Amino acid sequence: MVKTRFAPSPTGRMHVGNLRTALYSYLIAKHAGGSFMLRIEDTDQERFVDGALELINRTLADTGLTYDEGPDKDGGVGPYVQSERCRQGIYMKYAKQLIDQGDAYYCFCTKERLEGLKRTVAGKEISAYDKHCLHLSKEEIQANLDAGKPYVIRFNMPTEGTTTFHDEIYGNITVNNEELDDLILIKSDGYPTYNFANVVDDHLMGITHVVRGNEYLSSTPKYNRIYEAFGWEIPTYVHCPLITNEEGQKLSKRSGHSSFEDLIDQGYVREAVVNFVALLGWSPAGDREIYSLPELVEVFDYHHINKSPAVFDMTKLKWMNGEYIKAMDSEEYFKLAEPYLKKALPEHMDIRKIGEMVKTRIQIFPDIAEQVDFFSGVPAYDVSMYVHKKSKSTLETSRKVLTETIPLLETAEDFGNDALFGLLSAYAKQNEMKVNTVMWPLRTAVSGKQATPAGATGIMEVLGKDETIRRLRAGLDKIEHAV
RNA sequence: GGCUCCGUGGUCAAGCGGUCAAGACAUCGCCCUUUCACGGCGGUAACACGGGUUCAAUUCCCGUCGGAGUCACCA
Repeated sequence: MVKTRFAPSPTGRMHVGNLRTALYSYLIAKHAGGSFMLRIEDTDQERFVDGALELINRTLADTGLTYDEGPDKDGGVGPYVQSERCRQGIYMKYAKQLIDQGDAYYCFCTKERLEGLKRTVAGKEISAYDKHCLHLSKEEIQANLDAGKPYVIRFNMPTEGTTTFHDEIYGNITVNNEELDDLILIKSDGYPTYNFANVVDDHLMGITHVVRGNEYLSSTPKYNRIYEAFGWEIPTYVHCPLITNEEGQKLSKRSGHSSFEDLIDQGYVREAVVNFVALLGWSPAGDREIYSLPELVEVFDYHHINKSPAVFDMTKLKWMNGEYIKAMDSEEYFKLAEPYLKKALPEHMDIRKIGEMVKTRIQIFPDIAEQVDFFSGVPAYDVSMYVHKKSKSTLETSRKVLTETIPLLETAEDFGNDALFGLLSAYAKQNEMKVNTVMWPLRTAVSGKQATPAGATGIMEVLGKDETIRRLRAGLDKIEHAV
């Protein structure tokens, strides 16, 4: 039985790297018919952000990544929040066991002493602990403890030999043990570090596949030493390739388009984001790219996860988002587009009809504003727009068309799109003009734009007779002033 | 800097010893069209470099170069 987990720390919005890790974790479990668990890693009280828990829940719900076990869904291995587990003394108990076995030790080193161990290389601060406290005698340790000196508990890493671990994506990775630092298991505030809590919890909670970002690759050998010290079975590791920004650097909270919520705020569709993120670092067998979550569950095979980092390409996300919008049924589409339409249009207009017009022309919802702005008022434009080669429009033909069609339209009974089109194409025929030549100046006068979400008559229908005539007259005026 | 990982078009990404090196986004052109878009068709564009191994390397090995990650009482 495959069991995976998503283990975020409640520090704010979920950035897309995390989202993808959660997604892969979910897909691996579900594809195998296994279970997916949520665990909250809040062992750093300083970084805790209010409301972050709710945010995690909402994001998971919005993306459809429903967990089988979690803080509010007991599966028998709880609690699922590390601070609660800490209060139960779980981590301290296991840390003490390691001390008893001789695999871990108390460290009383002061901040100042540790500072002294740091050095700067290539502009980066690095430090390695020197096992100073490993050599304290029993008496010294007891005296320090009795004196109430603050302490941390460190793991005693071997200094010779090598450690090899296996990753499903990257294969076998071997490091020299001298590279392994004596990492801290329990901090001086009594909380465990990620390094320790992770190992203990993954084991206690029966996690079979550890899915995480590849930034953990270099610390994985250390975790294996901890597993081994306990005699616990090492889980299957699946390290996902990094998602980077356009500069090729790891995506961080500060990248702008970084979090799922940011993307939703920017007008992206949830399903499109999930779909897009799934394809960043993994690809299905065929050429298809549009997959719903259930379809992803069906086809996902983690053995096809890529090794190399992937650039988060907003342009392609936009395209995919547009595909999702186009594929939406009218109701769903309107529900999502409505706020944007309302904001951009005068109240009396048929936002439903206008919404349908722009549906195939937008990639993200905020595009709507720019598409429909002319409905509320003709923007300033140059007369030269009445000259158009492809439609054989010149200032002269445009003038003629407007002059002659205005009276025609004024008497039109039916101002619907089809009727208008019939009327105007008949006019074109009579005058031996291309339909294009007639429509071009009309559309221009009525919209003032080179590109509109509908043809001349479609816009006229929405505008209504009065407004249409008003705009056509203004257009004609403009031409007459110019000639 | 040490260690680790990665290296196919601008981007995502197939490929897993023999291919004219897929496909998608972007870009360019054509068609369709009451403009634009949608849609359709087509074009430009890639195996980082150097050594091996092999009858044959994008594919396997080594090196070089380049990029990234990591080296916290953060996760």
